[in-house]
Amino acid sequence: MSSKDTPAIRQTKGGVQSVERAFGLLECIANSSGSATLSHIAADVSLPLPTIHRLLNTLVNLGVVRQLPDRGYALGPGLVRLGNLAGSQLGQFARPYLRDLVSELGESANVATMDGDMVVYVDQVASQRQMRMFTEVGRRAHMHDTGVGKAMLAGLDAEQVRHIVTTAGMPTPTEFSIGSISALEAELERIRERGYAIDEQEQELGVRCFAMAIPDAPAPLAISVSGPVSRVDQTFADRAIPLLRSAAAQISVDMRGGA
Amino acid sequence: MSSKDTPAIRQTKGGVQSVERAFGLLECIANSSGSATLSHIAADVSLPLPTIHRLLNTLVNLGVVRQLPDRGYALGPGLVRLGNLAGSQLGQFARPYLRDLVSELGESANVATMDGDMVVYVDQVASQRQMRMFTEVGRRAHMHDTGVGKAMLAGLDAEQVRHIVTTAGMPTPTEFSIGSISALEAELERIRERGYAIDEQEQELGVRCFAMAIPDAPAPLAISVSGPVSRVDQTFADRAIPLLRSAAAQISVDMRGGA
DNA sequence: ATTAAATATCCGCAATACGGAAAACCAATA
DNA sequence: TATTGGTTTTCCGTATTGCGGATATTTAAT
Repeated sequence: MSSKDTPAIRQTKGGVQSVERAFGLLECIANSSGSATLSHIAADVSLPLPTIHRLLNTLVNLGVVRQLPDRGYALGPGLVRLGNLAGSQLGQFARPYLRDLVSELGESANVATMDGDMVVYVDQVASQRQMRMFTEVGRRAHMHDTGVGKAMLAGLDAEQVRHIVTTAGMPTPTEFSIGSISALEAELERIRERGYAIDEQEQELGVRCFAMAIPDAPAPLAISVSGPVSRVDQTFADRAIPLLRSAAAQISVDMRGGA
Repeated sequence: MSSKDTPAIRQTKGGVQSVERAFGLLECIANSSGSATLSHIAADVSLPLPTIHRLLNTLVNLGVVRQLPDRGYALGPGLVRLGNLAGSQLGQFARPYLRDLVSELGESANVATMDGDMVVYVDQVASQRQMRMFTEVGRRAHMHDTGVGKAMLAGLDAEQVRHIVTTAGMPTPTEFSIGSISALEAELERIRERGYAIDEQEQELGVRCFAMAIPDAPAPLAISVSGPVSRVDQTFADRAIPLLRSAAAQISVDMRGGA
């Protein structure tokens, strides 16, 4: 919403400037809900107007940005196409196993990957229950307060973990959330021992989640089942963990063999 | 899949070359199912290898492309995020027409899209009546028991329909709900003939709904009006259908025609 | 071990995209 | 309708940026 949201445009060494800027603009439009006017974009991204205009024109021609009748700019249909393809490519291996998990356990199942220092939910199969988790695909979350996030962190070394949580920060949405690096490291050690992660109401009160990383995945990847604490209890875990484990193993095999 | 699919890279006048090329690469990766190796991309897109490599590096740094351990390139999680945001923003094209529908017909109007194998309501304009539908935006529903869902299914081929309903399941919330694939296929055929879908108390007793798909939409998209059976009857339909049809046509034009 | 084919890195050249300046454009005021 | 202030858009000379031939390096195959 405000100018502080968009952290300028990352200028990595060896990167093509125009492309980086173009995606910076996309991010900017994405953040400003709905449409963004040219000058509004110029305020967020510190670039001269003609430059922005030219880049946007290109993006419009490509169909990834749409120019509304009121001259505002909005994300376009081309992105929907690419995004869906990207999502299905990432989650295509997991999807059938998620379905099994849901029909077997009756709770929602998710796949997530790591993007930068955040968790991104890549696919989800929702349970049939009235009260269910609804994690939108594409949604980003912190690593330290989600089951999938912690499961993936457990596969990294201490150095990387430290780097990730310091850059992303460690907010504590509930009283159960992990708030310090040392506590997180201890938790990760426990996860490595038992082989799966538990999100014990750390992201949202009343929600418990069991998660497991996909071993030897090409990109960091983890699956999880989550639901209300009343249903997702110890006896649930006894049933769920073996299922999660075999699903993760199967997915791992599929990913390497299929390509 | 083959080299003929990607029609090189469009070089529009006044467009930023690198950006156009970058999206050409994305398209190329999207077409080659799963992963694409550098040289394979170079074959499709007629560009020198160093150029492609540099552009891909940039895209990897941006998180829209990820590089697999086998050095292949695949669409990345960043695209999932953008694509989803773009999808939700798409609904805003429909907004003004939804308003017209509501003021003209006096019943709530919705836009929905397809996410995975489920319907997602993207936007809604509620009627002023005391008793009205209240479909929350972002809510997910099954395809086979909603008007918008059936309208979108009618635009897919039998194979896809079968796949979707088997993965998502076919619960029957009311006695009117469609419970078998054969019944669904027959219903879809009727929808194709008459050009619109009816939800006859299939999701909730006492609720009837008329829905229509947006033709040639970039992503599956459908609009609907719904209300209690007492008000939403045959004479209502006689007024509603033409309005729905013209609204759908208008939205279709708007989405593509803005440039 | 040797070869072949891929991918990654250099680096000088010039084509490319940049952005200041100014013109069209639109939307409020008077 | 004329005037103004704030947009958006077009121009165009410049030098920064990205280009791609040539080369080094890594990986796979024999």
